[in-house]
Amino acid sequence: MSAPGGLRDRDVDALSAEEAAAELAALADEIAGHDRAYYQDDAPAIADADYDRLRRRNEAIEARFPQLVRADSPSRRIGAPPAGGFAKVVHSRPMLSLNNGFTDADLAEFVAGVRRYLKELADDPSRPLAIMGEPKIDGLAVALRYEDGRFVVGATRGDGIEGEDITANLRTVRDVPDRIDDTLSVIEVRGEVYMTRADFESLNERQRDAGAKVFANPRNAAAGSLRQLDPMVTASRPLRFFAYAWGEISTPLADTHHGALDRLTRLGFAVNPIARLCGSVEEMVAFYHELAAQRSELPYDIDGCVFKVDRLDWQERLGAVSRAPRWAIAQKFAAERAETRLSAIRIQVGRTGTVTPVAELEPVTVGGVVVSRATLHNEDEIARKDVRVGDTVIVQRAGDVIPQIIGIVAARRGDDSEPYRFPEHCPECGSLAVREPGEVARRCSGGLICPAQAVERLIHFVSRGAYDIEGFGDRHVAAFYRDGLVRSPADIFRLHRRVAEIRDREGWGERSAANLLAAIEQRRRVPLDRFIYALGIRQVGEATARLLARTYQSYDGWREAMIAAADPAGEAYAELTAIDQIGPAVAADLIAFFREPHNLEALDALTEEVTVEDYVMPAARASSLSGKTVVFTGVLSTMTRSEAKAQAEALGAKVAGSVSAKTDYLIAGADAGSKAAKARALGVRTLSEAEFRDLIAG
DNA sequence: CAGCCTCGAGTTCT
DNA sequence: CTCGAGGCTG
Repeated sequence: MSAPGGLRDRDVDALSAEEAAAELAALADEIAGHDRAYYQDDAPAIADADYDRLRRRNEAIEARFPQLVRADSPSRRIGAPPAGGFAKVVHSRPMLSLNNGFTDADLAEFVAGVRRYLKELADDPSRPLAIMGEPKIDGLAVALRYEDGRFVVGATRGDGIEGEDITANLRTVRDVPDRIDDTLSVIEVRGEVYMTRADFESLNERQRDAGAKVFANPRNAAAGSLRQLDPMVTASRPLRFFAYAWGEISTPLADTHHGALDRLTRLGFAVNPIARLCGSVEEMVAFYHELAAQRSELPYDIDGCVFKVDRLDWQERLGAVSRAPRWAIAQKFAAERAETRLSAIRIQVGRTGTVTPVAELEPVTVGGVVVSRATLHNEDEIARKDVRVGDTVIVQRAGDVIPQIIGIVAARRGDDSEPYRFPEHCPECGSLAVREPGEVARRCSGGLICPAQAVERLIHFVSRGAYDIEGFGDRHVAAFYRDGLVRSPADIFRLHRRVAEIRDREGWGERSAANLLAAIEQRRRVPLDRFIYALGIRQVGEATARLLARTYQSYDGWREAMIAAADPAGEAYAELTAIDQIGPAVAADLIAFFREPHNLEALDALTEEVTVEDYVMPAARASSLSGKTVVFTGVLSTMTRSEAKAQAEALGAKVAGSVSAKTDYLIAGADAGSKAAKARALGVRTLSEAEFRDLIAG
């Protein structure tokens, strides 16, 4: 990609229009090539400074010949390609996570819960409930989509909703068949990519010999290998795959989970042979302990076992609570522990002012990862465990991820040790850190004057669920705040007027500045729910923001309503607290936010710069129940109350507790009492259990 | 009023 | 991932 000779160095003022046009064409081509190398291949072909020079040359010529600016000019191109280099894939059905259990009692509770939920089991304790137990492989969950027998897309789990497209890499995994011999038009097979311990050892040996980085554990090695941008590298890594679940599917695989696994085996997938059907809690406990004992002899790492209700129709009825199915549990092995010295306690200030103590630890390896910090949660937690600076503490990684301090080694405490005194002032702004009665957290009362809170609020504003400005991470936000470039959300959208200041910053250049500004431009329009969430109002997270957006539809409508709600006797307040999930406490925080003049100013400044899109209802599955309010009463015979409620909600109904004029249907089981009478009085339509079942089936 | 469940806010390391 | 708080249900 060399420059057309001679032209490149000529003074811009000396160029003829023809020469300028030719050079602009060449520059567009060349810069696009470098962008490709940089973003898609992750292998920049030239130095940043040289790249910047090309872009500046392009701009200089365009400035002199504005009529020659090309449609494909680099100066016009906005929007950076996906950061890591992988495209995103939306899972056809969400990839759920699992609830965890640790003790035998947790297993018993899981089984009891399933029995309570399924009416026929609740009624008949002697009725068998088959549960499938399988080892929980310590690897990476992926989804493989096959269409007409051909492997078409493979993705990581990601956040469960959206993952990364790693199809090319997955094709190199030997246990992932390229074709399956079956009539299924669509099947998405889910399972775990892992590496055996032996393969991991020899890979590390090779890496060491090659002077490349060695991996901490097989899991990390598998993860690192799958995230390679070059599939050839992945191909050289000894990855394996076990299938254990499925997503979208055109025809059911079987009636039971174990039947489905057999079917997957026949389709050509590797299915873990160590699986067992258990008929009682005792058998489950036995299986779990056998696996634990066998653990070190298995060729691969496992971190527990997974138990699943075997009957698929029951699985479906059990459904999921938030992000975990009710029909499965991950029974984890006890986490590895380590001892280390607590060298200091650092106090952090959160976006809402919460001051959180964090333990600084002498680095120690726990479960293959070096840990140097752990949260101490709050004042009470420190007191309860009597943690002191200088203590030897026991650390484990909760769920094998977040380090936590289990306790102290009392015997190793020095005589001069003193109980920890929790600071009563914000370490950042010096304001009093107050603890409301009944609350555990201490909060910095500095509010708007506390710089730590301001930075955290900005970090929240640009974070993923909020404005989601790519390439504007915590460090940059803090630095921009410190240097006065960004003090409020509105400032972010005024940054384009300060390109020069950004470009000249340490570590920044033409390209990074342009990328940031492009990422910001992309977010000049956001939907109302994201906007509300981004403001960081206390107790208003993603779910509550969506609720508010759905209720008030437009930014202006919401703003007006929140100001009007300040009158607790008024209609606006009643409307706000009538929203399901919004009570007096959440309402109070919303009102307080809008009562603060500074917040209103900041809001107005921000909406000068950005457009807030009205909330658009997601297309709900059309059903006779969508948008209806239903009430249950009496005892249902074929399902439990919670199951019926979940089903109704899945079809878009709102389930209320008592009958009112707003109720559309009362579903009456046996022995219906006062609610049925009230429904008759109000003329609310009453459905029998059978009628309700027809409704949900149709 | 107690006991669930959901949500929010805080956190670690690669 | 975990804990605490708020809100709803019975």
